[in-house]
Amino acid sequence: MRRGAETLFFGSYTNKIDAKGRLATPALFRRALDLERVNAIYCIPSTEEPCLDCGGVDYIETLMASITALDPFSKERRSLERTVTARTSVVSLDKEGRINLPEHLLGHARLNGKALFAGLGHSFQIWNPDEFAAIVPDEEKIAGAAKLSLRNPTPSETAP
Amino acid sequence: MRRGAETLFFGSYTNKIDAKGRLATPALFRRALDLERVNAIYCIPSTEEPCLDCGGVDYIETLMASITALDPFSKERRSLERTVTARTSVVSLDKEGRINLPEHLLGHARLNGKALFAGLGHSFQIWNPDEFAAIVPDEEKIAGAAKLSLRNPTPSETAP
DNA sequence: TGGGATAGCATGGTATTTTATGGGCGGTCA
DNA sequence: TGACCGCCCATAAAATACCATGCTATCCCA
Repeated sequence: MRRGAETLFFGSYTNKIDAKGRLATPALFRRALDLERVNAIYCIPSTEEPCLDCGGVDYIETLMASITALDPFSKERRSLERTVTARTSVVSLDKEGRINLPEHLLGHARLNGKALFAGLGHSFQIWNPDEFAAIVPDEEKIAGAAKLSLRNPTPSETAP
Repeated sequence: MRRGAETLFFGSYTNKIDAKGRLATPALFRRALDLERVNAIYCIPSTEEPCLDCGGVDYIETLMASITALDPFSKERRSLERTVTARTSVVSLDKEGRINLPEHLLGHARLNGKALFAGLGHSFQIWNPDEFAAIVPDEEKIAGAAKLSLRNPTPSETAP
């Protein structure tokens, strides 16, 4: 599996959705995706928020692995399969790196003319830029508190 | 992982931002960065101060490691990802070691014609030189008091 | 010891490539 | 037929690579 910071999603980018419903994926994200392996992005409507959880093959494989690790007949696994696996859309990229989101995903994320890509490391989210801006103040408060509880890591602690 | 004092950021340097927005990274900092691995600097707008927290791959991987150590679906992790990862810009260096900061980072650090690089050991900060000069007296007072509580470190604690 | 050659660095300008975005054309399926 | 999809190409702006200059500090050898 590919690893390292160069395969992670960093930063935020706002792109336009054109008249034909096409949306350009940020160039930096395209490089983080393993498009050689699968020329597609996997999109899952978030259950908690009006946004889409997205990633490449690596992302969906990791997610599937954690679901299939559960007992095959457990209630949890079945509902996870239904809410996650069944809702996941595989959207492929055209030669210019654009995707075409299906109607129900556009609706879920309340997207109209523009879309914001927010890098979350191993995955990224797609938001309506206005909705995203609205949650930022709350996010900052939570993150500010969470930061205090993060231990200050030193390189030697993470070294192999 | 690379270690030792030759990979640390020491000293302060003030460089010019040219008409095209290019800013030369101090040569000593370029050597501390692991540019062979990833030819880029990771910049995060500080939440507390008008400056940018910066470092190389090692720096961001250490930071990401402490975030991914949190429960994947916790509110804290999500907020950290959105306020830290999503705001992190990956700026690449040209052959001469210059970077081109995006507009929102220039704004956050209130940079116009010049930028000051302040080495912090494993990371460094980029400041507007005037803003930095303004906080120095206060910093000296705090540091003077903090020094008294520093244990006397032995070389073996930091050496490989 | 002194002075010229040298190497490294910040900085400046120009050319080339990427990238986001726009539109056209031919199939396909209802 | 007409909405829609995948494909191809066009373009303007922005990002990036490439090449040039001047300064400074260092080194080396007479």
